[in-house]
Amino acid sequence: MMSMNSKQAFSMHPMLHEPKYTHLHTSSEAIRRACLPTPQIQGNIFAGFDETLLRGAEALAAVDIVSQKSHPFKPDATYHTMSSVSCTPTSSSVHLHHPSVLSTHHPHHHHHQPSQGLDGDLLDHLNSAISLGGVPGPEVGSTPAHPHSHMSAINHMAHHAHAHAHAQPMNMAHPHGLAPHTVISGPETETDPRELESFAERFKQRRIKLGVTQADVGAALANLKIPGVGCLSQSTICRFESLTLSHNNMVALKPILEAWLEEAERAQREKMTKPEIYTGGDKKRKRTSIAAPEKRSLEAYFAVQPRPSSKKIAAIAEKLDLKKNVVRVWFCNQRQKQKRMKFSATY
DNA sequence: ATGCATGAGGT
DNA sequence: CCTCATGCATA
Repeated sequence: MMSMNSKQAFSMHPMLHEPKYTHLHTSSEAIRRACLPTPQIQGNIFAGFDETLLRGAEALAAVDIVSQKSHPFKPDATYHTMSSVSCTPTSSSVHLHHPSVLSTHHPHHHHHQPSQGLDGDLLDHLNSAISLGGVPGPEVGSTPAHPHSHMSAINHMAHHAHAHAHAQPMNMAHPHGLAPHTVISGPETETDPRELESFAERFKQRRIKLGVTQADVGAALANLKIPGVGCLSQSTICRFESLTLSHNNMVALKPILEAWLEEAERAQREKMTKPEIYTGGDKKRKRTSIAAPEKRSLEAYFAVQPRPSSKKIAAIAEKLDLKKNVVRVWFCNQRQKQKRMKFSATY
């Protein structure tokens, strides 16, 4: 059985890597970054030059709007059903499919989605403007900023977990001063962004104290044998700690990681007592990298139309000489990013 | 720490 | 085709 304290993070891959993440970074930095309308690095440097670009983008948008045909909107609700699947901690193997637990419902029906109207000239125009060194103007059209969701599925689980069998103290602090009502431990409680933030920080701190890597935590989760919960990747643990997950995702993962932390600290205490129990993966996926210029263009398009139609995507893909699917996925990921936590506009 | 990708579940 | 939760590969 692998100990949770094993300093040995299973190295991702042989080439370049060091199996430890002993560094502590400032989460505040990450938070600031995420609050920027345009999360990209180079973004603001050229802020002064993007006017041209923006004008071009706006022109495109205008055309879009006129030629658009109204849409039924999408409520964007999801309630995945829990399904557990095993995972492969040893870096690879087949494409395992995993527990697609978590997920709920977003209350914000806030968008309207325009449609096509893509015109070669406009694309060209925009493109030229962009080429001048402009950068996507921040201002992402609509910032949904979902207030608070009223979870369902996983959330129930989460609540049962502590609301019902709250065997331990747990950390429920309300550092704020605006609790509308006297915490009735109702289903809508405990989704407070601030609580999540402080938990994430405490979690990280204690994890490091235990000398456990993010990857270790992810793998160790499987040992908890929590129904429907397998292991998680280093990425996910990292994102949890840096609050780079959706609000719902944070809420869903919190009780799980909390459980791990308890267990890990318990195990360590046990080890302190008994000083002598020690016990002592292949096809690489290729990650396409979108060059800076193309990325800038995509960002510009995104600012104008976050949800381009298939046709538009195809046109953009051709203009930028990228595969259509790459462009589609890029937009999907961009939308996800835009929705990630980090208390962007929640308050 | 993050960028691009996959897949499940929904429309 | 989308959204979401996640992960592999990488910078």
